[in-house]
Amino acid sequence: MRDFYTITELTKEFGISTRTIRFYEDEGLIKPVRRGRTRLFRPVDRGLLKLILRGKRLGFSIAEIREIIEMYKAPPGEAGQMRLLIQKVNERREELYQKRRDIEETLNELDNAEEACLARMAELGVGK
Amino acid sequence: MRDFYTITELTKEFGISTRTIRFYEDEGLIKPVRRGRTRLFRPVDRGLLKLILRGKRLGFSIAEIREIIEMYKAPPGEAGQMRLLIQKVNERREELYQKRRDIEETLNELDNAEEACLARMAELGVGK
DNA sequence: GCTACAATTGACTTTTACGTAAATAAAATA
DNA sequence: TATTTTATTTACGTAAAAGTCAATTGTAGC
Repeated sequence: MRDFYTITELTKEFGISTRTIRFYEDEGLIKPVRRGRTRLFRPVDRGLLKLILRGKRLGFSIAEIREIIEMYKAPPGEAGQMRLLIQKVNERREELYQKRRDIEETLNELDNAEEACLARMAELGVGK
Repeated sequence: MRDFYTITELTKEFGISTRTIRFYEDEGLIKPVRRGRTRLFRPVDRGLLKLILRGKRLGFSIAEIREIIEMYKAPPGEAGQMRLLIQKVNERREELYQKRRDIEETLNELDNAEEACLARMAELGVGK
């Protein structure tokens, strides 16, 4: 695995702009190291970027994504905090279950829409 | 099934504001009928509202949700349009598959986070 | 017909998530 | 060394999706 990635390498890999990446840094989601002023992204930063974009695709806000990231790097802590963390994990899980149900329902509706389409095309006497 | 719902009934059922519902009407996503100036929401409007909120939870924009709605009520049309529609359906499906994968991955990470938590709690010598 | 209250409309504000542009510096290349 | 190229910082701009507020307008009950 490579030691460092440049910002442009990451923009190309993930199809986002430098502005976006710097914005995520401003938001404290990633903390690339510096050589002079230039940012150097470690594998861990790249991993976080992946996580952020996954979160975005799922419709999570920056604030929510920040919370998720905090969750992952939380342990070592005290027992009460751990319990709280586990509670948060469970809340996220419920959200994701909900989203998964939403997806299944939407997929079903898409199936129906497509069927209606195909039926209509058959009516119109279209071969294939 | 009831004939009509009032706007406040729907805000309560779905936990959204009247402003939001009117906003969706302005955006042309729902078209409640009127008695005087007062909006009366039919079951179909309520169904659309459900669909809209599901779309929102999945991170779709209003524009995308509008497209999805258009898709559902598209047929009767001409064959070329039908093909285009089917193509769109397939694109949506791919998006949803991607989201589903994203969810599975995130769920896995949550499992890991929870395990780490539990392990840490065991270390701390916490019973149950 | 008056009062109280719910609903509507329109204008303005806010928040989020970046885009865009200008100025500057550092690095790579000719 | 001159010239691109690449990156950074700072600052302002913007589109989407509502929230908020004020001024009206209906309307249900008495």
